[in-house]
Amino acid sequence: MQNLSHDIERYILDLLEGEQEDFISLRRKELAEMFGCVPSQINYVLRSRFTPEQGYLIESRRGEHGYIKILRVTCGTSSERADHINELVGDEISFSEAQRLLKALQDREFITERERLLIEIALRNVRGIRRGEDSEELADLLKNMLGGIITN
Amino acid sequence: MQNLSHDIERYILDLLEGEQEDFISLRRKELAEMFGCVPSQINYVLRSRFTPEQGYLIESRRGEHGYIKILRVTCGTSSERADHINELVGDEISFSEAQRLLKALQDREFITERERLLIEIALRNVRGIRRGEDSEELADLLKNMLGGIITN
DNA sequence: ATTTTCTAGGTCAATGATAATCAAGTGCGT
DNA sequence: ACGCACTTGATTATCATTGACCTAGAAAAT
Repeated sequence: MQNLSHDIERYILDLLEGEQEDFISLRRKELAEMFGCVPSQINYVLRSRFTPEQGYLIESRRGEHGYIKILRVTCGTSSERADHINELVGDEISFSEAQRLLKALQDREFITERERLLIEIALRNVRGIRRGEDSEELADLLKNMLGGIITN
Repeated sequence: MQNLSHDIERYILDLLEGEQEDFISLRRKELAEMFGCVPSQINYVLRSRFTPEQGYLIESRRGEHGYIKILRVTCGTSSERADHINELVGDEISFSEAQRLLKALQDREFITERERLLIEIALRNVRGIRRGEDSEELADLLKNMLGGIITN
């Protein structure tokens, strides 16, 4: 057992695996009780591990008969992917945001580990970037590099 | 006893030797306590002796149940190759020289086409470089990028 | 039909537990 | 004496957990 969030993540992933459909429905309260935690813990897991950039969409409903639906998003054509990536990067990005994005792309096998390393090194070598600060220059370089290999 | 960093390095290498897997997990705090040093000492050892150039990758997580994972990627004398490449690049290089070198590396299958593209894009994105002009900045970036992935 | 109540899920800020970074200090080998 | 590798600790960043408070939707009451 690593930690609660990890266990909940695994549980959800197992559910998704087991399904024919590429979505599952949960009840937040039940799941929280099952893991003996506070309900907002579930939101934390979803927010940190089932984001769009990691290939998931969340849909939910409150009130009686409330639910949380988790959909696994399949990847489209390469130009759609490029658009999606440009959107994810945006106009400005910080180094650590870029790092997270690259990790996610590697997890989804859009890029290899070596490619991720190359991009990280290139970003690190941009002059005059203060840590944690959003930068247009970083964003441009990142989009150029990703666009250069994902499109072809 | 040579020095602390050396001892910690040896300890980590021994752990890696002893494992079936080619990675180990550490807790920075514990290791620091074990060696009676400050935790950031561990980062120093990792930064100075377990770099990608030397055939290692580090992965970590903070907070409760935090950890540091060290993966071995090498299988051979990577430092020889790194030295060779640094020699090829030299202190200064022009964009077109770099391009020729990258082509050669791709032909010999040291890097893939995608990796070559990534590096070329990164080089092209360096500001204030005139085509054909030797540049220390280009050389540094190129060496950093190649050194980062030519490990096995 | 409208209002009230109840039952979900959502958000956010505080807290504690780690790890990362950075800048300054130390000391050894040449 | 100088440079470089090493050491240290203060500061910053990240991850996980919790709980108080907020909001949406459905059912019940009027």
